[in-house]
Amino acid sequence: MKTVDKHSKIIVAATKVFAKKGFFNARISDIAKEAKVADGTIYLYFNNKFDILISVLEEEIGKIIEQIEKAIEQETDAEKMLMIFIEKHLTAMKQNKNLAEVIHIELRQSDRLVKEYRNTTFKAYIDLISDIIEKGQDQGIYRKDIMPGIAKRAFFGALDEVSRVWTTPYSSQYTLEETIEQIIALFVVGMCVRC
Amino acid sequence: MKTVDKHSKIIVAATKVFAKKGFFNARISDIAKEAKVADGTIYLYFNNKFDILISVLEEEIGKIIEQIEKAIEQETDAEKMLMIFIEKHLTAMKQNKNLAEVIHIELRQSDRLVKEYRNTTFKAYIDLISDIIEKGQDQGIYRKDIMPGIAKRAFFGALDEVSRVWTTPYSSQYTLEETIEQIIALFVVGMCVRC
Amino acid sequence: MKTVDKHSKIIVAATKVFAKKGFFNARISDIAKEAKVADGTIYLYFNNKFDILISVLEEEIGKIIEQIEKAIEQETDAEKMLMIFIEKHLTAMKQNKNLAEVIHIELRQSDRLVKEYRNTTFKAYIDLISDIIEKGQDQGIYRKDIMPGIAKRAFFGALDEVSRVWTTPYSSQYTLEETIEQIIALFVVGMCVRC
Amino acid sequence: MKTVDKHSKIIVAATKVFAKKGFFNARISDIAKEAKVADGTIYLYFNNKFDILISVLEEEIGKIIEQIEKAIEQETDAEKMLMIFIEKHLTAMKQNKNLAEVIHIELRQSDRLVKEYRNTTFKAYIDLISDIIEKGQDQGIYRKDIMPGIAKRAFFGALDEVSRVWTTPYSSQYTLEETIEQIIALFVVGMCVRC
DNA sequence: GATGAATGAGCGTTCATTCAT
DNA sequence: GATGAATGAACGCTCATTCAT
Repeated sequence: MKTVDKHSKIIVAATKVFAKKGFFNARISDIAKEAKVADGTIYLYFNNKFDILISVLEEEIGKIIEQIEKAIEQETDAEKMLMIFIEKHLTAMKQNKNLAEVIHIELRQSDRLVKEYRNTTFKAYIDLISDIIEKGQDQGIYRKDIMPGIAKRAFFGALDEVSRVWTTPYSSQYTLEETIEQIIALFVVGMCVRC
Repeated sequence: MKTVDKHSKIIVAATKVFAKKGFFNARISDIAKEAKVADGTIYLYFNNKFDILISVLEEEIGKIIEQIEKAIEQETDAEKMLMIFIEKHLTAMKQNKNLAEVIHIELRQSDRLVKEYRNTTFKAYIDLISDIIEKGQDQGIYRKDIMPGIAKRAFFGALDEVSRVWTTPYSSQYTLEETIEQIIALFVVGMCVRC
Repeated sequence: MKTVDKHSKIIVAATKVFAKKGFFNARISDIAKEAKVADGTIYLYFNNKFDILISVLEEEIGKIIEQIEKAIEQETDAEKMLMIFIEKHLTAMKQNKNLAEVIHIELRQSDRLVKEYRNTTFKAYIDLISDIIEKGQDQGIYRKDIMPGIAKRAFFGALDEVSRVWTTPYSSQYTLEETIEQIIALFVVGMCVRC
Repeated sequence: MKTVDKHSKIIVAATKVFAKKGFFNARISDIAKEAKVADGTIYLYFNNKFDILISVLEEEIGKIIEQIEKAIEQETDAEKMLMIFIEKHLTAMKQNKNLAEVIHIELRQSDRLVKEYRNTTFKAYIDLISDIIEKGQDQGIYRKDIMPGIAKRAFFGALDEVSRVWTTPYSSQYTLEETIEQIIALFVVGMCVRC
């Protein structure tokens, strides 16, 4: 339990520091101080600074992905699955603001390794969306002319940007419920009155 | 004209280098080499490295914003205004991939200055969307329960993420037209069959 | 016997590691791993890293010196004493290649402590040579114009460099016997045909 | 002339610092301070710390080698060639004590790169000795049973160790002339009275 | 005595910025 | 204005040493 403790203490500290300063402006000594360990201790648990970032993305986002996947699995109705996805994702982002910030900032890095990450673990997450949409189309719930490959991106981009408001101080703040409703309204029903 | 020339040469070079390597991994000497000027010359036109980034965002994005604003001004129908926005934004992103990449990556920086930028120049751009939606609601085209403050973010996030596909090698590629259509389908009409 | 065991296990391991990597590139953990003890255990037997090196030099070389001294003591003829020295030294170097390597490399360190060592224990060893030469001169065997103070150094330098060939891979290899003969030929008889 | 100046200023400074502290104990900032340049300036002229060492060996020893080769070329008598070698080598070592120290210490490093150096540039230098001996054997001056491959090493080892006395404080000091004479006496004539 | 996780001082190297030419 | 050699502060990472168990 001791080593597990330290590993996750560093992860949490790094998440906080990355969120505040961004990866490049974060110093190893900042993370060490935040985690209340020595600088060198960090290197007992991580290979290098970049490895910490990847670990934050892998482990912390991994938890959320896993949780959402589990919740969706127990549902068969595509409509409800999508609602669950929206709700779980936004709730997670609102609850763990540091992690949300790291996702906002670091998932965009042009770094090869981050890009690779986007192409593996994270891709699976976004593909959940297209899976749901396809299922909805099969169930006759969603329009057939919607292309799941584009829609999944639009969907994720919207969720991500919408949740940024919670990590930005001084922004006009909307409640979690309002935001969830609005996303549903927009994507599921559409804005058009007569359509 | 000579100095104007060098200023914009540096901006273009910086856009290219930032797009390729990201702000923090970009070296002043990389930009200087790309612009075919000496390292020191850059400091005749910009205060520091960060100033270059801000200038790229200000000037290059500024051009696009201006252009889109102009196109929208000449229209009164909110429906068409939104279509113009979608089309112009995606077209610009597809045409200037370097700039698109810089927006994807750098607009997320947690840096104070970038955040400030997001809160000023760029905010005006995104507010164009909420203005259009409000106008559409006044015109009875868009549903009244849509909250423009949230919708504008969802909208921009979707557009931004959707256009990322063009800067990512090996991604399944969609045409500009398909993408425009899909965004309209999603947001304006909604996915729901029966609603 | 247990502690003695561990002490010498560490000495042997350190000799091996120093030989392979050199003192500065050798890590305490390398030595610990080679000796199959914990890093901390080493500090129960040695004060610090440098102390290990000095101990290797003192103890391991000490054994050889002692052995050679003993062999020479039993002889009175200077000619034979010198032959014994040559033979014993080269044999020891050929047999314990790790130690030979450590002598080659570390005895040259500019470190104060190593220099001190060269000026004490090791000096006694080299002085054996000048003692023999002086005795030979008294016995009328060696020329009186040979200065033992310089000759002892030339002699040791030659032996040391000649034995390096055995620790260098891919070098043209000479047998122990050839090498002994050649050293005798060179120093004792000289190269000159007519002299 | 400016850049040449700085390059060689650093080489000279590094030679001094390496001689005093040894490669591993030498700090880049020590060299920079000694050369009166900024730390970073060193990296405009050398790739890394090790490159400085190799450059010292290459360039400084290179000068001596070149000089000795030139002096020997103009001679045909093997006897005289060997005397020239002895005299030039020892003179150079006595004159440039810092360099002599660096050779003593660093040429023994177990480092791959140093070993490589010993196997290329430096090997050519030592091979000069065996070339001379072979020529002497052809000229009927030197005994045929001397193996040049071993003798060259014994010879160099002797010269190197003998010259160390000049870089070691408190050692009994011999003059250059004495030392040269003794080396000749030992190797050329041999020690034996009756042989 | 033995362990090995933890420490933190220390250093090689980078690179934004300056300034003499 | 333009250059690019020079600067030196800053930081990631290593590893000898310690000490609680």
